[in-house]
Amino acid sequence: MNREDLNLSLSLRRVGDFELNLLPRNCRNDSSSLDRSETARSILKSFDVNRIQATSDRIPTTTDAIRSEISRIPATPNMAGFDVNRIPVISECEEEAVVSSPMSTVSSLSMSGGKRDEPEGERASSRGSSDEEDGGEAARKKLRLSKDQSAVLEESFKEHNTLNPKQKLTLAKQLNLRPRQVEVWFQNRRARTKLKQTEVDCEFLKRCCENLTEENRRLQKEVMELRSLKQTPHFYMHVPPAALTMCPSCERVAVSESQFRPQIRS
DNA sequence: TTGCTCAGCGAGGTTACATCA
DNA sequence: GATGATGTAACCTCGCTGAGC
Repeated sequence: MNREDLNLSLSLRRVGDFELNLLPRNCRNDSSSLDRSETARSILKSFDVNRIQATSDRIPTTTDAIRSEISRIPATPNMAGFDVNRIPVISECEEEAVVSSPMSTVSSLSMSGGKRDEPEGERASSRGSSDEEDGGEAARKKLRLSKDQSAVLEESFKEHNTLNPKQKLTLAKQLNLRPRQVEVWFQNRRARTKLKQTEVDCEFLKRCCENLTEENRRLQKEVMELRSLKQTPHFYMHVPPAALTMCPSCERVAVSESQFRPQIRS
């Protein structure tokens, strides 16, 4: 891959003070209206995050983790048996009006390692009473989706990363979740994907920058070598005649680099 | 055709909670 | 058991878009 592949232009101004311009050429003078990070992403969107190994320990390889989980999950033809939310399936017109929190019935089944072996009823009742003690205020409760639910959502996300209302409802019914929960999961999943892609892009640009810096250093060194050679007397005596050309405008003798490079570098 | 309002949606950021080391 | 780090469900805000008028 080279700079042309990326449609990037590079400005190298002078030794020790080079300017790296990674904007596409067609928007070089429009930095005010263009989010540079967005531009970089658009340049690099062809790099599939799923094809690249995770570059940061901070970013979890969620997909891989879930895939491994899927492989461990026994086949469950009927996914409606999830008990994490144990909400009765709500009709489309009613679902948004429901006030009760799904967290009032947190399942112990989905908790990892069997640590959460507290009877489900107790957990539910204790949470319920605590809510009531809060004066019935709908404190934000959070639940963990079961592995099965996550796996199904993940599979669905692979097919289409956005949902139309019908797909949302279907998925919600299948997983025994509220449509809102499915919607939120997809929103968060898109955000995670984007974050991961940004990390990959950032890493790639960093490597590009390093490579170009190195190239710049090498070219500057070459320029210095050429200048020093030019200043030495009888310079052209070392140059094969075939490598010498006369500039028609200034009538100076120039060295064809392609033919003379081996001698200069050695 | 133009302008306005409104609903729906996605993105980005934040908060709150669960889990783990 | 306390604590900090991490992951993520849920929420909030903003901007965009299309429909209806």
